[in-house]
Amino acid sequence: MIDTTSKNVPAEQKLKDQDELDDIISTWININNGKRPNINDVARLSGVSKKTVSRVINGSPQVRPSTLARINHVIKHVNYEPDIQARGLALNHSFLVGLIYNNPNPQYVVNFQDGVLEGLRGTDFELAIHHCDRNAPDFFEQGKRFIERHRLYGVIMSPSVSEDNRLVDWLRLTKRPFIRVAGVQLDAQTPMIMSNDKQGGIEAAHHLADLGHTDIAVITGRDDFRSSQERLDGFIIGLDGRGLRLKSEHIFKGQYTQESGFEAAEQILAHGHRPTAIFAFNDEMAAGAMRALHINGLKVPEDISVMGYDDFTICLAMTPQLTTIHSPTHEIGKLAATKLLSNRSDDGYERVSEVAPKLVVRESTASPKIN
Amino acid sequence: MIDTTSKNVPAEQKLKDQDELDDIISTWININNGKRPNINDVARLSGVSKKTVSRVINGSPQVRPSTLARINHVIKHVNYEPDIQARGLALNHSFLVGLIYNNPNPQYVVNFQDGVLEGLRGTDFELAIHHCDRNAPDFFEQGKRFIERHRLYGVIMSPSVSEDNRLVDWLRLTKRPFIRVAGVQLDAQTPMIMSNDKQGGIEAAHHLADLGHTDIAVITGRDDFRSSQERLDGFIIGLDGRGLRLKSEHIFKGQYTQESGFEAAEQILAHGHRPTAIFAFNDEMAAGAMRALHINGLKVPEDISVMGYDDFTICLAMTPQLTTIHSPTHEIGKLAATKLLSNRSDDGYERVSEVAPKLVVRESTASPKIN
DNA sequence: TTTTTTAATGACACCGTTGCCATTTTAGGT
DNA sequence: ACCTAAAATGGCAACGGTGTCATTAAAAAA
Repeated sequence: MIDTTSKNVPAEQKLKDQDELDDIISTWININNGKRPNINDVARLSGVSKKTVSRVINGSPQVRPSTLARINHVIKHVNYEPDIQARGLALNHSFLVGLIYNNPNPQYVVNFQDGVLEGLRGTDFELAIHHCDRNAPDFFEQGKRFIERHRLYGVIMSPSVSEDNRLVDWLRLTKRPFIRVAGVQLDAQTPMIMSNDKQGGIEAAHHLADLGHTDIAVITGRDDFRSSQERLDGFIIGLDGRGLRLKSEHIFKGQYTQESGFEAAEQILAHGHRPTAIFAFNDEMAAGAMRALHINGLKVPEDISVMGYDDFTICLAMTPQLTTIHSPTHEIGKLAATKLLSNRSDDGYERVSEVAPKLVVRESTASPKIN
Repeated sequence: MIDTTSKNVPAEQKLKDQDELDDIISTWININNGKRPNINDVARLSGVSKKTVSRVINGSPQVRPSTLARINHVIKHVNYEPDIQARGLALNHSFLVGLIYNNPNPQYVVNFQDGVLEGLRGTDFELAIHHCDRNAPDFFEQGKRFIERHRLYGVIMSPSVSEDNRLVDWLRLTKRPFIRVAGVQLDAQTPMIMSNDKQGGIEAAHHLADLGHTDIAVITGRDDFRSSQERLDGFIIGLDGRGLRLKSEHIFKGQYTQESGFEAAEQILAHGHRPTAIFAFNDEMAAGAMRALHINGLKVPEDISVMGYDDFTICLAMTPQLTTIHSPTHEIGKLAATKLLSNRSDDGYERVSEVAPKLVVRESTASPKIN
């Protein structure tokens, strides 16, 4: 008996075995024209049991280096990839990560998706998406169904879905990993990624105050998004830091849509005493507001400064281009995916990761004219 | 032996059996607290073999009505849903539809995704997405991997991925159903959905010609998107129908980005003789162009008319709001999904479905001033 | 060496479904 | 009532992996 695994085997013997293996492999490839190899094929070719191949696939340390090398050699040459469905069946979960979102802004959605996709790249996981309506009567049932039917491995939720406790409570029950993205810390127990909206509000306030504005109106977002309240709180805090305060009659309600921004701006103008700056809680509303100002013959930023929030491409389309708060959506998505999977090997990772919004100064803000 | 299936069984006997069945079911539910039932559970409770349950799940006609009713009753009450991974393993494909796209416009992407999602709703299928870069060296390998790894049931491709023959040829080889979406008929053999870009070009030409414009410039899209060429061809045909022609020096190259629209417009202005209208091949470029015109002191539509293509929300953000060609992206996505799955029961469906673009007149176009 | 301990490997059942083919039941025709 | 054809149902082996536990080979200790 020749022991191919021992260190004492002469080099040429090893080489011969290697050649032999290659022969067997190419014979197999010829016979099996085209058919995708499975774990049994690899096991047979490597001369081991399929369980050992399974160990290799899963990176088990319990495999002798020589065996490992041989199996990997076969895997590589027959181009074997484990069947993910079979794996999932045995493990009782799929290799699918679910993304649930209801954000109305396409650019947010795409940036976020792309971030998650990037975070998933190179893993065994694929992304399944679920665009839902949080106000639909069957919102919760639909979400559950989405997750349960394909036995999703884990779930990522963006605002405002992430703020819905029905889903989160249920997810916790099923013991699936999940990550929530939100503009505010929701609770300390469950993993989440926080894009600090309050901080963004503060930055906006500082920027406008530092330009010399004292009379500022805000256009808020939808009530059912926490982000709106947070940005408002931050803005007030930021003004406070500069010795200013936001008058309650200078708070106008928007819906995160252009149209609502337009209407809010009209109200602002109808309001008698005109502020010297407007902070809209997203870029879309800022665009709507700018249109209203334009129609009413006001120049931005000469007559009035405008700033938005998000930093989507629409900022560049406006004339003048919009000063805004950049929210790192892509980065957040990527982080969410990475974190969801790192969760897999469990243990002490940060519960709450925080990413910082950043001021981007463009053309739509300037110091107010001195009367 | 009491024959529960015969029609001759007295009504009360039937009722008793029904009650008995319900008893068995509720007992089972109590014992099995929480665990998701599988086909064996349903079979046992219904008093049939799992193969018969399988038939019911798959809508086989070979099941006696009384048996069918009993099994369905059990399925409903224990809330059974077949495991999709196990099904996939047995059928050698997953219940995942893949969407491959590279369109740079977020709104296009989201509208399209949402359409597909809607088309998939109520089916057993879920959507997996793959945002790729067609110019990446490993574009083809990545796409193949995306499809093969999870054994996707079928694939939907939007432009310009849909125009790439490497993927299509390979898909044909694997015998997977797939649908291509494109702005032009690619070939008559393979199923596709065509959003008639040429027709859109014609509509645009007619609109501008009918307003009285004779001197029109176009800003084209990216060379690697067929849509650009088609819209151009259509525009030329449309002008021809009104006895006009497009001068070659009035064709300016864009990249489907705002910035490129801006630059193209600057070139148009630098060009000496100024056209009275500009047709940009998408809304983004139209926005860029409008910005350039604005900066150069020109009024739209008084001094010059502008129109775009796509009809995304950006049209409403501009001042004046943009006249454009509406492309029914959502509808296309839905149709693609429906068609992909209808393909399942095979046979004589239309190879090529066509959807029509539609002119949407807003504020950015008007008759040229008479000098 | 021989024995003991530990590291590698293998055998086999199982995950939840469907395909194939055999078997049983029912309906239809004498 | 009996036979036959057709319809309904069942049994069992895939599908391609993983978990558990038993077994074997190598390393360490005696």
